[in-house]
Amino acid sequence: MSEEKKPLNFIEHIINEDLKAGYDPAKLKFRFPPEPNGYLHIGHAKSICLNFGLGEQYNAPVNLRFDDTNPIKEEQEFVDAIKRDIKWLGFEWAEECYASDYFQQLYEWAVQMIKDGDAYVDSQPSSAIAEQKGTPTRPGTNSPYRSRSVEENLMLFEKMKNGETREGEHVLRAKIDMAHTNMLMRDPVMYRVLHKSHHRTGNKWMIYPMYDWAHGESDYIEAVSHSFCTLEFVMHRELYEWFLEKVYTQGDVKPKQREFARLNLSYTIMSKRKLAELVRQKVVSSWDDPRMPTISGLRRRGYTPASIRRFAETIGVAKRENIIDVSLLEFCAREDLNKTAPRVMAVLDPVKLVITNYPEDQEEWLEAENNPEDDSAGFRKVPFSRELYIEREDFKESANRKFFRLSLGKEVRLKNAYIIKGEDVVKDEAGNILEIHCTYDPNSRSGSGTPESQRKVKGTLHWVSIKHAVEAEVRLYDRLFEVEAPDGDKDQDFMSFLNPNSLEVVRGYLEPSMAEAKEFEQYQFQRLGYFNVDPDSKEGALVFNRTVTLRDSWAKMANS
RNA sequence: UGGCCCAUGGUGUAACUGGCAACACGUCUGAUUUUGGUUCAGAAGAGUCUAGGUUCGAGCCCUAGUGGGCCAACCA
Repeated sequence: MSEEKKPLNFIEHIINEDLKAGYDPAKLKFRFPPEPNGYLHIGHAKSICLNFGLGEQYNAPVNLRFDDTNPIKEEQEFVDAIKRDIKWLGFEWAEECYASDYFQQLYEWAVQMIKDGDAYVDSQPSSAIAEQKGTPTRPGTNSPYRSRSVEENLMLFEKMKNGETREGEHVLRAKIDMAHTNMLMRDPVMYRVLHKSHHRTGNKWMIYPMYDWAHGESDYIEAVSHSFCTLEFVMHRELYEWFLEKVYTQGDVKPKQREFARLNLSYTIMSKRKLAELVRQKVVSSWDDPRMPTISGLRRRGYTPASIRRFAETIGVAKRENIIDVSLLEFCAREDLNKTAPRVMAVLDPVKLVITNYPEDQEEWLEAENNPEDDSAGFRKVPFSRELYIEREDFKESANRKFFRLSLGKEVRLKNAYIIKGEDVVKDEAGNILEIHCTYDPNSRSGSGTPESQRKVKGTLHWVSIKHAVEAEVRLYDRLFEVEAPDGDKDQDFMSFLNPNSLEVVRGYLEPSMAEAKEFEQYQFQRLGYFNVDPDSKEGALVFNRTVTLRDSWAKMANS
């Protein structure tokens, strides 16, 4: 087994260096810590793949921890959705944890900090606290309550905890340094009073810990060895470590926070707030609208877990701001679907084709290969008859030699069927093509082995027998925004960059085998792209989503 | 008048303790093909933000500058 030495990212370098320095590999432990306040998106998928991938790589446990310290925004519904998405991606967590499970421990530590003179109750309104905070270039000033006695602090904190004070009346602050160059170190708030019911602790707690106080301590409680988060938390690291020192016991695992760049994808947005706005304003149908970059949206769009994991692997992990081109995501989808999706014929913009020399009442069931990339996929039968649909853009009355498709007087192969020759067109008064008439070569049937069937013709078209066709709604998606970085513009609102044509709904005609298609099944509509069955489908009323088109070098030529 | 992080082809990521800048996507050729798909073969495209320094040798180390990002929520 020759180990191809895969290049390591900086996170793996950090872990390997720790290991080399004698860190016990059995103590390695990671975690994925979402706040259950919304749906996961492809950016979270990067983090999930990173953490759980590390777990697999180092044979270490990975906890799923819900960072549920703010009852105002969090709901059980999101907890469930997050768990479903992680499972769907194919990962298993070691333990399901909640920051809210640590409220008691956190509280006890806070009391200890008050006793040690490391925390105090501030009784000013948030506006006053904000003013005293200073600015990045000006030091802050001490709160008048900063030197309260331990007894008074303890008494007030107890009242806060018991719900005997109003929201906003007091907060507990760490006593650090109001002149610190890192603004987060200027006596950060540890607890606020919230008379709100929490989705897990109900009304038990009236005080809720802030992120900085809860996160590092939660990592510590769980004995997480390496705590990876995104770049905007770099400044928090100093505070993370300061809090940790206050509760740390020699010999315990001391979690190490390190930060990586979050994922940005071109032509979409990643901010939960902005995605929520798309849903609220009904720009999209829901959080799992196939145009959304949410994991549930991608799933509904037809992306596979394998393709998303592959994507995460390909983009890598670094500390540099980045915008990944969606074409890479699309590549990953095609790469996976090409190997697995059964091929099928469907016509989405039909024009009637009549084979004038084919007997009126005749029909044949021709053999079609399910997947040329997969020998085990087998064959199926497809009905052929005198009247077919072909794609409107597959015909031109007269064409140049670059056009490999059907035109008058030229020959083309009907996939899995016969070679035909364009003979005539029937138009209405406005000049619109109503029917195309052609003749077929009866000896040219695919796979018949006759010399006629071996003839090389330039083009091959997909088609559907009109009499046998299954109708379905087909949703064709395009990028949600018209610009690469919709939320990268300081002056213009991201909503102004919306692509008005991100969804086109058409009536499609499919080969009859598709009548049996099931929810979430994926197919390649030959020459068109990959499609999957949308859960909106009803008995006899199928709905398909286009996941991604096939690569199309003809379209590129034609458009240039 | 601050602090912290970052800077490599169009995009993203590599280059183990300094040793001829690599891989993927994208782009462009050509071959194969009953999907203008797939597959295969190949090409173009950066000399690593700038200026100094250390060194036999710097994308890697040091200094300064420039550019970008983050930091003043009782959000995470």
